[in-house]
Amino acid sequence: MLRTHTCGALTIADVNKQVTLSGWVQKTRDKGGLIWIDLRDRYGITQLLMEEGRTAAEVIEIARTLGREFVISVRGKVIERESKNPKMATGDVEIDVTSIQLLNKSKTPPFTIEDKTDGGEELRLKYRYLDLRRNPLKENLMLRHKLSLETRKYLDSQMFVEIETPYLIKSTPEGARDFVVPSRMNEGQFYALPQSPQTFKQLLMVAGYDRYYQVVKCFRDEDLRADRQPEFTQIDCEMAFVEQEDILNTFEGLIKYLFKEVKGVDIEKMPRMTYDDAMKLYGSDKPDLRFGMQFVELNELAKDKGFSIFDEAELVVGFNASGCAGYTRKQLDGLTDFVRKPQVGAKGLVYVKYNEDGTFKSSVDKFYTQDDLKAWAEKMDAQPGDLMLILSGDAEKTRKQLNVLRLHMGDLLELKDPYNYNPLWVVDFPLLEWDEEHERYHAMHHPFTSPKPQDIVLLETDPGAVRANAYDFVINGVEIGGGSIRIHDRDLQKLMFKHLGFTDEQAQDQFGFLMNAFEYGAPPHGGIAFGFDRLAALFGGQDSIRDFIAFPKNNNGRDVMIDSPSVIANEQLDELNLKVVLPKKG
RNA sequence: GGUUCGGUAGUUCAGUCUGGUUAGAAUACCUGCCUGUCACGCAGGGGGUCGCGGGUUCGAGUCCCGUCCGGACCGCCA
Repeated sequence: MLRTHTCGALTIADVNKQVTLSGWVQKTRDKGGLIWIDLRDRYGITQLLMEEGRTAAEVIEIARTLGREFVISVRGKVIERESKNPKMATGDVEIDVTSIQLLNKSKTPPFTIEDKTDGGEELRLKYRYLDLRRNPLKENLMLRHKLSLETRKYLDSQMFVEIETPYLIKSTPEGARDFVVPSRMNEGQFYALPQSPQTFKQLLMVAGYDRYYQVVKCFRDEDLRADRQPEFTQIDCEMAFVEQEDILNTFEGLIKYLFKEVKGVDIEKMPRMTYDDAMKLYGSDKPDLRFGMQFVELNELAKDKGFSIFDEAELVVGFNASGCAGYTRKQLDGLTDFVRKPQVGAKGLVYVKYNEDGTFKSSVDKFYTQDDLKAWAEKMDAQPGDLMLILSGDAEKTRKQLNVLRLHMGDLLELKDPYNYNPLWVVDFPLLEWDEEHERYHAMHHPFTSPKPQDIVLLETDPGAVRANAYDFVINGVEIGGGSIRIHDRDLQKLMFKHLGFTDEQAQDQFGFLMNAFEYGAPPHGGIAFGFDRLAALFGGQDSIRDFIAFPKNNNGRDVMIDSPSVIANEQLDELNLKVVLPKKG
């Protein structure tokens, strides 16, 4: 037998038991006459003891040859420690070793297998199997496991059925770039990997499985980010015979359940905010509600006072950074440089300090009197000691820029406690979004999203103003989930495709299967999908999803451990009727 | 496609701005000593294509050009 107990199991109650433990050598401490070995497995660490004169000489001889990460099995008696370690779960006991069996040697790992490793990101990805031995990664994966288990429990209790949908499907031009897979049996043709099981889950609603879910891999061939991987996991859900309110309530239930079961946190508020309000108050469709600094528009107060930059701007908007009036020139210049970075794109930043003595000091003192600035302060609810930060220009761009500044201030003022959860629903998204590049509208969510019935008349006259029955679930500035009530009427779906610039033929060719299905008694339905990796990262208090995925890809979409993607043999290409032609360099 | 930061010992970094003796620190590794360690301690030791190529210079880790690789971000992500 290779083990009777795990390395995390033994306590003072086990003293005098004969046990066998197996695991990895975390560390040896050879004190001369006394040797300790920390033996590690998934469950914890147990200290092994060998003493010269008492322990058999051949056991000590083996012990002295062991290096980090050697795999051993030991037999011995559980004894109470002379010096206990209250920091360890097993710190009251140790194993008086009577025999050691070397199961496997190990090269010295390229980085330390400890909570705070000395290894860098790239190295840890290359030796991911070593990185996964570390506690932080192990805890992340255990958290992920717990989340998926509890998700399934909750959805099962609500009569949801998990049904698998295919991974080899059909490419469509809408949305993200598809990963494609050549078909050997169908010369010159390709499958696509799903960006989401969207149409399949809708077809399951038509089929009568009125509550479906799936914890499912999805694929998008787009550039990566800390929170974006080319393959990622969604909790994908769909319900029939529901209205938006039913869906929001059902999944508020899921989120609250997960926070309670997994984190022990009670989520009380889950406010709803319209997309318009989110954009006006936070400049973002995923506002971080952990802190205030809501936007205040100053057009009436700031215009027509001779400051041409504001006069010519479509929008003058700012927020109040409470308690920041003491910012130095250098700090304010830093903020100005920040908003002028190309990634933010503002031309400049106006600040108004509301000094403790009640006076104002601003970068636009030439144009505005103290009374003017006092009126701003009143509108922005600023108090002495506060700092007002103001941007101007094109309304949409300025709001986005101010959003970036607001989030930056949130960082600077340390207002982003990762364990303070502030969820909300953002509702009433626009149905369509103008695409500058292609000079046409495209679906903001996806082409199957239903418009609000009262807005359908606007489709012809003002498509951008049409609101959708679409919603996002946001926590702490992260979009965790999104969904919509779908179109279930063939004619309306056809109309949508028309407005998205599809010819009847294209619509039929790409989505005919769905519209045909709608002719056979499609029930009203809608759904939602949660980004499971992001949810796990959020629960783990981190911004990056990489360490919540066992084997993630790097910035360039490469798996540096298995070294993929890679070229394939000519025989393989021939079978697939493919020929690779690379563009010439330079 | 773009912006930006980085690449120096097994590893994480300092040194580069302001070119100049034998390129340092910590940690890891190796050897010896150590009977209550648990970030063990003490003594000693080995370890470098300063990413790569070119240029400037009497002299380049350091300055310039190019290139490759990695991180963050913008575009992109229905």
